[in-house]
Amino acid sequence: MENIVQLAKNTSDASTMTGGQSARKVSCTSCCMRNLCIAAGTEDSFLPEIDKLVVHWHPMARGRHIFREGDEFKQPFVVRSGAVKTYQTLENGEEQITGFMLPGDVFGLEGLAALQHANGAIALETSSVCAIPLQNLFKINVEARVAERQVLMLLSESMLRKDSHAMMLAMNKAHERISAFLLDISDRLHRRGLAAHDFSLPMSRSDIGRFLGMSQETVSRAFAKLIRDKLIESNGRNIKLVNPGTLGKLSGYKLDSSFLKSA
Amino acid sequence: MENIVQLAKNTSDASTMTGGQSARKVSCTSCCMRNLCIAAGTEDSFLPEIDKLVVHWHPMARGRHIFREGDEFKQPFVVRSGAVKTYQTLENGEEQITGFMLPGDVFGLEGLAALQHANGAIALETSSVCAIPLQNLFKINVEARVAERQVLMLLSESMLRKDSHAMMLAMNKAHERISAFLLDISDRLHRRGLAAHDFSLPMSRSDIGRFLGMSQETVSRAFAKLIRDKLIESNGRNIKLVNPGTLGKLSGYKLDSSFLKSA
DNA sequence: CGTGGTATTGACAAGTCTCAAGACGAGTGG
DNA sequence: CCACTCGTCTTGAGACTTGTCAATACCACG
Repeated sequence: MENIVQLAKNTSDASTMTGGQSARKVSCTSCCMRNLCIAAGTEDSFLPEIDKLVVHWHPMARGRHIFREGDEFKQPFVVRSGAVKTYQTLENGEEQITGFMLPGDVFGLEGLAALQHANGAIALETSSVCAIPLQNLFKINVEARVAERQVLMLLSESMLRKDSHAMMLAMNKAHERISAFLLDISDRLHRRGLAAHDFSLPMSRSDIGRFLGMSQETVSRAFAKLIRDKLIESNGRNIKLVNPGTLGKLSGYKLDSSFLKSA
Repeated sequence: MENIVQLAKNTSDASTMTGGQSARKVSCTSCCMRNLCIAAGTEDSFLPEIDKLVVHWHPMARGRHIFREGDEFKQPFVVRSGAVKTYQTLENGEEQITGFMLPGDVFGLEGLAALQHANGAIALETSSVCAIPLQNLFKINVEARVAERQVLMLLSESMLRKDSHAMMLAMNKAHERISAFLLDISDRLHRRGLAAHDFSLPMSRSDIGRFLGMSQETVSRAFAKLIRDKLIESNGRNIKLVNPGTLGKLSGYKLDSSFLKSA
């Protein structure tokens, strides 16, 4: 139980956060992510209350850290716009990417148990994130408990995502992993109402490689193969899924999306 | 919000569960896992209350399902004794193992978001598990909120474990993955006060292969190599870590254990 | 028009998968 | 007690895939 007590103490000053970003008020009411974020499920009339719980940060430039490995855990975050990668540094200095966060995705909650971030998080492009000081959720009554449960929901979804990641990693052929990866991105964009078959990847080939456990050259060759087989079209980071069906059969895996239809 | 409402409804009859197991009362007070489970952090005097929240199942035989993929989510579980594997079936019928659960580990929470289990769970050996009906945690006051937060903690730990799994999967050499795998098992046993350098694996080589994304033959060869290099001794599933230090350097990855010292 | 980061492509070495054959061990029934 | 069986584990050999090193192409930016 000390963990929780400590948590409340540590997060008592949400305005002085990692990196010293200052907070800026942007209304949840007008946020296009309001149905996917912590506010999901609450009535619109209550959104202003949620607004008080969430701290909207200034947009951050590509490459900026939101938090680093080992940083004290203060709160989780949600991506409002842009994209974020989370990673862990291996003892040999290599960077293993543990996740890519798109708008609506929550990250950083893995630090809750130890009150310390196991991952670092970096903006892949100019991004806006919202901080969710948990002590606010835990302190306030009634409706806040709704939000508290929403945290559970988000954690649960995160776990699905991580399972999905493991499934990709376990595939033995590079073009299968890439297929699954692209379909996963596509699903997530689709669920957020964005173009699902024609999009731009926010991360480098090297990032993808470190995410999928292979070299960037192999990533490149896998893309080349998918293009050759007319399953996708690609111009650098611009991707067009020409034949998602075959792509799905190729990856052979049912990604977690099937379990999140209603989300 | 509907999710939560529905959740409470669905879990209202904890005694009629998947597979029709009947519940049996075993006191949390005397459970050796009481400091690692849902009850962690609560004062001993309160354990009887926790007891009311948790449903202890009859021991289940090796191979029995605790729940299946697609099953309605009713509650998460904790392993009290034995071992459990979670898996997802791929579209080609193969079984990708997503986790091995040792005593004290929580599983099944990934089903919370969609109210449906994305994984199936099978006992690897004769095992006892406890069910944690969430509506109990969510309904009761005061101390139950402590337990509710403990669920968050456990989820957070689960996420660390999944990250750790991804790290293993991303390693490119078989003997590195196996090293990391053995160290992970070792750490988890250690944290539960069990022998950490001399233990018996509850799962088959084939299970390990499906967990680490490689064929069972390669698993076998990797074990052979570790034995040849005198890093471990092994007689089938009995494992002895002879040189954990070098094993750690070999895997090259800091596993999540470093973030859970206090757990 | 450079420049630095990123992406592609080639060639060879190294590691894994697959198919296949045995070895081992626990349990069964004669 | 032994032979048998089934599942598991090990080991071998060849085909295939990927990692690595290296060269080159591309692109956005100043």
